[in-house]
Amino acid sequence: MKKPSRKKQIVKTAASLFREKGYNAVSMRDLASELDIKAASLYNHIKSKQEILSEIIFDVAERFTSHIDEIFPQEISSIEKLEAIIENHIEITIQQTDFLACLNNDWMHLAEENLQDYLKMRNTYEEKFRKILLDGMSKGELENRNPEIVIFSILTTLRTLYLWYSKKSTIEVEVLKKDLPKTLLNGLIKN
Amino acid sequence: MKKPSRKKQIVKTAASLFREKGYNAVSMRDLASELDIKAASLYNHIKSKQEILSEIIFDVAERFTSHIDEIFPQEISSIEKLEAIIENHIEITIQQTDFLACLNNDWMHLAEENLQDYLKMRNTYEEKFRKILLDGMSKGELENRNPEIVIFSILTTLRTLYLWYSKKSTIEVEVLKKDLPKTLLNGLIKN
DNA sequence: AAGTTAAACTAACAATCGTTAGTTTTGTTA
DNA sequence: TAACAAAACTAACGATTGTTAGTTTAACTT
Repeated sequence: MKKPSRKKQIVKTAASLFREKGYNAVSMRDLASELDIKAASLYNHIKSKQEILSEIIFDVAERFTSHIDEIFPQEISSIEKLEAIIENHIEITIQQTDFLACLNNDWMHLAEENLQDYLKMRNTYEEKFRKILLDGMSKGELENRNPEIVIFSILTTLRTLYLWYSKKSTIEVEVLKKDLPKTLLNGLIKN
Repeated sequence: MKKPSRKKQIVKTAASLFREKGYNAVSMRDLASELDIKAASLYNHIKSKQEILSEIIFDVAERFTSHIDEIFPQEISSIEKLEAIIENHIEITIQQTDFLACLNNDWMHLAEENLQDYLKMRNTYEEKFRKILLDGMSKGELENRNPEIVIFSILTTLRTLYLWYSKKSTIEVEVLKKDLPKTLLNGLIKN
């Protein structure tokens, strides 16, 4: 396994700090100090603070996008598609917790062009999710509830999964993968 | 109806800006400019930027706390308790959208003592919510799922309801009040 | 060992930050 | 109208911000 480039180390460390304190509360001196170098030295590797943020966010965003692009056209039930999407969110949550937290909390600090690109990706993702859900409802696989409320409820849980996961990493991943789809899709009240 | 004090105007305006950009991205000059005064003039009404943040957050936090304190000991089913809690979240979301957004996004920027107080309130709230849920499971009113996952899933949806609500304020509140409890409690998949 | 490149350093910049001190304006009450 | 209080103002402070320029050190390559 190759050791990560200095730039990737910087981005990863930044993600951890951004996650803890928020983008604007982390100074370049804070970040440098965490890496035991001086702030000016960072600029041998990165162009700006903004570049660090966009590296973090688009890394995760592109992973979500490419996964739903793969699942979307497959000939499986909409329930199976939703399960695959939920599992993907869990995977990313586990593997890129800090990056995901940054995407959730700091996307609005992307500069103009980056911000527009991100919002476009997010809208496209939600649109595909919506189509899968509506398809399931029209085929009778899913209950006919207000789709916007269901979309919101599921996506917001998945997006903020990292909050819960980082608190209870002791629980086995397998329990999460098994119970979360049930909770989100099968519901709670008996009868 | 009495006109709100200048301090309340300041806090309300701050909440709106904090919500949009985040606490650290809003300067006292930004806030003053929004009120058509100079930054120094703010200090005739408030003690510090930190005080503004704590006013916002504790206003909402105390509302959540006092509601669950009222519901908790009542002799109704746990499902009815959960429904009452969900409805309270919806009410606060509608009435104090910006304040709630600040609580969600900027609580970690509370200074030391304020931060500790807030975290204590949040833990107490979650603990009562957990007890209601476990009570419902042990009495057979609710399915026996992993309680931590269920708690997380419901609370995170309720906490971030403002994200969805502010996008679609056209939909009637009554639809939300009817459909959200169903979605969160009754589940999705048919049969 | 010499040459080259990558990555650290020091020093400093212009801008902005939250906040204070002291003063002037505005609005109300006696 | 005089007195007073509330709320605005100007000016400035020390600290911190992201970033640049120029220089030195460290690590490979030949």
